[in-house]
This record gives sequence, structure tokens and C-alpha cells, in this order.
Amino acid sequence: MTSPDKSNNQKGTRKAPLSRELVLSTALALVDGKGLDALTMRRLGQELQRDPMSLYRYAANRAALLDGVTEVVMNELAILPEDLDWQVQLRKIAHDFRLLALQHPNVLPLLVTRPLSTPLGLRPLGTLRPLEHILALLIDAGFAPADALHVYRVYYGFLYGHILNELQEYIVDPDENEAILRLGLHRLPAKEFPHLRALGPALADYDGAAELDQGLTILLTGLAAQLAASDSPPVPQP
Amino acid sequence: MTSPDKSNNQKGTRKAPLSRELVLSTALALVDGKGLDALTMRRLGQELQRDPMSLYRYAANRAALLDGVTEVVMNELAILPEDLDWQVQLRKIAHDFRLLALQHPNVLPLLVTRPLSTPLGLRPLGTLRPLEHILALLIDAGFAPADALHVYRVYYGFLYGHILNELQEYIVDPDENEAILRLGLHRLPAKEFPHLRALGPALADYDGAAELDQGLTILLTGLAAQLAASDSPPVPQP
DNA sequence: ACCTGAACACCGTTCAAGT
DNA sequence: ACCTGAACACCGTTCAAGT
Repeated sequence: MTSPDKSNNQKGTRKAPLSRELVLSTALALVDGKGLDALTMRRLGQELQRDPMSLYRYAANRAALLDGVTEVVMNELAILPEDLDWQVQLRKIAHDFRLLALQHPNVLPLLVTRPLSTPLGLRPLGTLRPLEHILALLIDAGFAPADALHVYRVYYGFLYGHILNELQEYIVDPDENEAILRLGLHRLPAKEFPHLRALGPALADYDGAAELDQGLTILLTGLAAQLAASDSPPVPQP
Repeated sequence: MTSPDKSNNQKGTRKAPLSRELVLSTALALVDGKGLDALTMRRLGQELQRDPMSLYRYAANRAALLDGVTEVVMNELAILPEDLDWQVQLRKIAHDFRLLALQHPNVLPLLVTRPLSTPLGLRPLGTLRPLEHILALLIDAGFAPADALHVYRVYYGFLYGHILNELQEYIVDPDENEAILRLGLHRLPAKEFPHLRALGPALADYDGAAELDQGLTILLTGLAAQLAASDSPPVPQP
């Protein structure tokens, strides 16, 4: 646990020159590997073989460090070619984002939580890029800017919610998953939780990609219906 | 800040008998009033005028304490009379939940984050009750149990997502809100964020209840369309 | 058997002292 | 001017000592 040797780090180099990128990517690796709690200034310094205080040159705060990690993760979202149908694009972005979340499950709390303590205008640019991108996509598709904002909110709200849902039901390793689930459901009082208990098998196998896609279909269908009923139908490709 | 007087607590009683309820509700008050970071074992003990160690009789862990707080909040969700139309019920629950979140904004990260580290079957009963309740509601309305689960996931996913969205854009006090927003947006590079910058005014006034309701309409419309297209249409009231 | 609190192994951050 | 690390004010949790 608290072995004092220093040779067992990821980087073989003894003293690589520090940079914001290196600090943040090392921080991300730490979170991915050992969980959010493992990301402390002191431990990160140890991982980089540097005095923990030197990190304050690259992040003013622990909070700033966390923001930096979310930014790094968000930057992993590939930007798409712009020429596809907007509904196709929204689907692709959603699936990309889902995969990103599955690759960094330990970062999800950060993704979801950090913006709660930072006004929209003051967030790291990297986290605002997807928002701008989707707005552009919708406006290009013919939506009025204000409408695009509403569509974005429904879409992004649903997307975040789905991913939270999926990771809440998954997270543990799949082998144990079913057993723990059965054990856990068994614990529930039968009178108070009849339906939940009965859903054991259905809960055990969760096809996240399919579920996301169905949800998107529901959303896009409803959206189309609302647009058709509205005064100024802004649908582009008829 | 660190004044050593002990008389300035909420409860005038010098040494109220401890109980799980008192511990958790004091913890909730602490989070509501001073934020999540203020909820520490030591500070909670001081608030209750007790040795911090004595709290371990009521929560095995700090994690268990956090779970307890989420449970207390979830229990504030009123259970509804069962005889309404299911769509009406889903709308009502959504708005109730939204109001609950607005009353306890500091608890939202807990609501969203705690389940990520606890398998579904092992969560506090209080947090599972809404799930059971909605399943019952949908099954009573004529959905097959497995379908009810899917509907629940879309619905709850969207609901959580909306609330996160809304609190991410709100949170700061409304007076400063617009100014900070304008200031923040001004900071964004004009070439990279043209749409976001242009949306300043639209972003500044956010009618959360209306936005939630429109989102629900989209969702329920899409859901109805999907049900109508499926093989076994389980819609109850024709 | 229960409760208390000293002690341990950590934190983030400040700031004076070194270079 | 920059970097370092001692020091401060906190943490959660263990566990031996008291009752």
C-alpha cells in the first residue's frame, strides 16, 4: 500500500518536463485507474515525481484540476463532418458520448457535477464546444436559434440522463452483476417492492446502446410531431 | 468563522437525544445551508454537540451518511393517489421532483452520484421507492412489466437530465445571473462560439417548469407514436 | 457492553525561506 | 523571479483505554 519506492510509475523517465497537458492526462489516468478519490494534489505530485506544490502552477486549485480533467475528457469527443442529416448527427454524437462515458466511468460524476458549481459562461472552453457544435448543427438544419436552444436542452438532458441511468445499473463487473442484483433484490420487502423484485431478469441484461437508440427515436419522433404542429415549421429536408 | 462558542446552534436544547433521524436531518440542513463540503463527521458532531465518533453508531461511514441524506430527501417526495391518468401522473411526479431538486440544490450531486457507486439492489430503500412507484403506475396502466421498465428508463433519464441542465444554468442568484452570463459569454472567442455568444439573452431567462413540460410533451408524444407502431399496443384508456 | 477521545494517516493550501 | 517544503488547519477512521 504505502510502499516508498518511486521507480514503479507509468513513465519510465525520471523527470519529464512538466506541462499542463501532462499534469491533466496523468490526473485522468489516476481517476480512470484508481477512482476520483485517488486524485489528490499530493498523490498526483508523487505520480509525476514532483513536489505537490509545483502543481499549483498548472491548476490554481483542486477544483481547477477537476475542471481540467473534465475538459480533457470532453476534448476526446471527435468533431464530425457537418454534411449529414441533423438527426443522424444527433444519434452519432449521442453514441459517441455514451462510449466516452463508458471508457471513463469514474469521470462521469465530474462531468455531471462540475458544471453545477460553475456558471455556464465561465466553464472551460473544452466543455462548451459540444454545446456550440450542436447549436450550429441545428441552426444549419434550419432551426431558429432560440428553438435550437430548446432542442439542445431536451436532447442533452435526455442524453445525460440516459448515461447516468445506464452507468447506475451497470458499473459492477458483468459477472458479479447478476448475482449481486439477485441478492440485492431478494433483500427488498416483497410487499413494498413487488414489481421491482419481479423484474430481476429484465434488469440483469441491459443493452445500453439499444436503449439509447430507442430513447432517441422516441425523442426525435416527438420532436417532429411538435414541429409539425407549430406555426413556423422549421424542418429542413422535406 | 472558527468561533468557539457552542450556543449558536439551531436546536436550543443542550443535549437532545440522538437518533438516526436527527443525525440525518441535521446533516441535510448542513448541506442545504453550507454546501456538500461542509458535511464532515467532525462538523456534524459539533453541530449536534456530540463527539464525532458517536455518529458512527448511526452511519457506518461517511458514504453511508451521504446515502442517508439522499434517502431523507427522496422521502420528501409525496406519494400520489393512484387513480389519475398515467401521463398526468408522470407529469406531476416530474414537477414534484423538479421542485424538490430546487429546494435542495446542494444535494443534487448526491442524488445523481451516489447510485453510481452502489448496485441497484443495495441502495437505500427510500431511493428505490419512486422506481417501484412508477413501475406500478405503468403496469397498472396496462404496460407489460418489461415495457414499463423501458418507459421508466426513458422517463427518468430525461427527468434527471432536465434537472441537471436546469440547475447548471441557474444556481447563481438571479440578479447576478444575467451579468455573469454576459460577462462569461463575452469571454468566449467569437470565431469559435458564434451561436453561443448570440444566445445570451435567450440563455438569461430560463423558464424551467415550462421547459420541463415541453420536454415531457415531446417524450410522451414520441412514446405514444412508438406504442401505436408496435405489435402489441398496450395503451390502456382508448 | 457501551462510550470516549487520543492517535494515525492522510488532506488542500499558505507562506516564509531558500535559490 | 522562481521554486521548495515546512507548517497550519483541517479530514475519516481505528482502537485502546476508560466506564
